[in-house]
Amino acid sequence: MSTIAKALDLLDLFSDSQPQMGLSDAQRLTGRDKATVHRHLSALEEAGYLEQDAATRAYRLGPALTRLAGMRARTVPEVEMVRTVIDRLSRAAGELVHVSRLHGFDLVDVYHAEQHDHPVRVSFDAYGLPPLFATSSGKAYLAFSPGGVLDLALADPRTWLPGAKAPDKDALLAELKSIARRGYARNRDALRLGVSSVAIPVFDAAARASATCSIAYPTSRGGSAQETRLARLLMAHGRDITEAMGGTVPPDVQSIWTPSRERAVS
Amino acid sequence: MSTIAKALDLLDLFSDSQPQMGLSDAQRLTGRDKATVHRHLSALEEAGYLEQDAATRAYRLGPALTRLAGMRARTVPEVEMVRTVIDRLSRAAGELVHVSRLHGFDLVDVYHAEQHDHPVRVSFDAYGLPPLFATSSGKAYLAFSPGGVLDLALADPRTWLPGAKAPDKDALLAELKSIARRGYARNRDALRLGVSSVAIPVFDAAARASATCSIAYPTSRGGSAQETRLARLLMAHGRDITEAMGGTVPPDVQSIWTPSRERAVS
DNA sequence: AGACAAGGTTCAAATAATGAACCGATGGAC
DNA sequence: GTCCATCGGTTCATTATTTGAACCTTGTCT
Repeated sequence: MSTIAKALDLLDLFSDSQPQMGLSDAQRLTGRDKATVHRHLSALEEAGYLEQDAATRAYRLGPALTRLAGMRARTVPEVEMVRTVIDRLSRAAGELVHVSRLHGFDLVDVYHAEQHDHPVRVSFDAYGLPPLFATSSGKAYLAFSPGGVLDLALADPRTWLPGAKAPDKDALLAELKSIARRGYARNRDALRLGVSSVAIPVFDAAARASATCSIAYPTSRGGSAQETRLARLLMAHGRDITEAMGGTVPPDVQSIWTPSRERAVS
Repeated sequence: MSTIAKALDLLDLFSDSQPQMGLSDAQRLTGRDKATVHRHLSALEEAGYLEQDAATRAYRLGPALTRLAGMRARTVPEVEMVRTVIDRLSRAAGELVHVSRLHGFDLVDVYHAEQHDHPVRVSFDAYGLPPLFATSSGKAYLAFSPGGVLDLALADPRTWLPGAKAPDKDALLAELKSIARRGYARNRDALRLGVSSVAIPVFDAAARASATCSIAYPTSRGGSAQETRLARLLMAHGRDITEAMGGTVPPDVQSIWTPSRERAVS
């Protein structure tokens, strides 16, 4: 394992539940030598990826991340395209909105936007990315992909939650089918207790599902009315999101997302 | 120079004007060996700090930055974020530095630091804060805000000093224009006798002025040479302050603050 | 005072980073 | 079509950087 990877791993130790830690904490979490961890932390701090509280000597994520993330949002075409529409959606929903792209069967974050209005908000954790079958995003993706993709996904053990038993294919097929009919996928308290979500697929230029967009909200704040509201909002933005990423929504999906009104132009 | 530092240096090569680059570009910019640069780029990509365009093989900033910056914004209090940079600025200036956020037309203290460091958090001033038009901060804010904001501010009597007559709009417009051109606002003995100040705006993520940073100094200690020195110092830190608060400096303002040198390498 | 854990440092030993040379692919120029 | 330049990427012996056990120093709890 390269020194670089080891150092960058340290940044992944930080999470919403543990936003700062001392040298000893980091040492325990990694199992590496204290001196090593210390030099890595120092190097990261030197470069601004961490900063150290002057009083407690604890480390926390540093300002360089803000700077670079801003640059990425401004300059990476894909992000720049999606950003506007996601920010708008997030504002309308008042919840955390997340766009992820599929790399193999991993969901990697493209952009996310959050509203700080609500006292209770959903925070997503940085600890690895959740397995495909544990997320509404994953199901939304599968529901709008050709059948073969599901088989491939089932064959890969990393797509289910560790410890869980292999998903039942028939039950899954039924669920995916209903998602495809409904136009969106949902999860209630599936991945983390208290967190629900709705998700839709994002299509590429060849009209294949290649990414997803989801809204996460605290279950406490959401009855089925809330789910319906957010899902409607999400589907109403579906076309904009796909097109912002340079893709095309297949006509049949589009007709689910905007049922009655013919091709409303914003 | 540590391997980690070398790798992280690569991320700093990316800029708004050059948001993506190939291996050779990075190799030239760093002067390091191609193999070395390649391994570093790969390591960064592996960890999500860079991503590679599938078609052009060019590298650009990756999604991990978005993820971590979001976490930082959620977990690190605003005050903590500005603290480091303000403390540094205060030390360099040797004077009182003040960061205030705008709530409506009230300036609310976020953090301030004095030279002989006893950093004190002030969340709210019981006496109310000085009116907008009486402070260099207020003028800095208005000078970098859209025209409509000035009209709103003029319509609100609480923005001028009690007892004073309503400000003359034309004179004010001229002053704001010259502030926008100069890059900073100034006050000499305006609010309290013997106290002068210089101020710049702080921008939010949408590049709108949303807060201010000012340096106050005794008029007795300051000729125009002192004003120039402090203003330069202030503008040189402008970008850091804005980014520490999670914002972005508009390019035109940035070019006033750091006129000639682009991409200075320390 | 004593014991313990915290952050941080040292220096010989060992491992991981390095770079010159090499490979295959792409894309003009002629 | 051939030649040449440039690109991204890889190899492997050499080298230099990272590593970690032991050691400081400071602060806190008993």
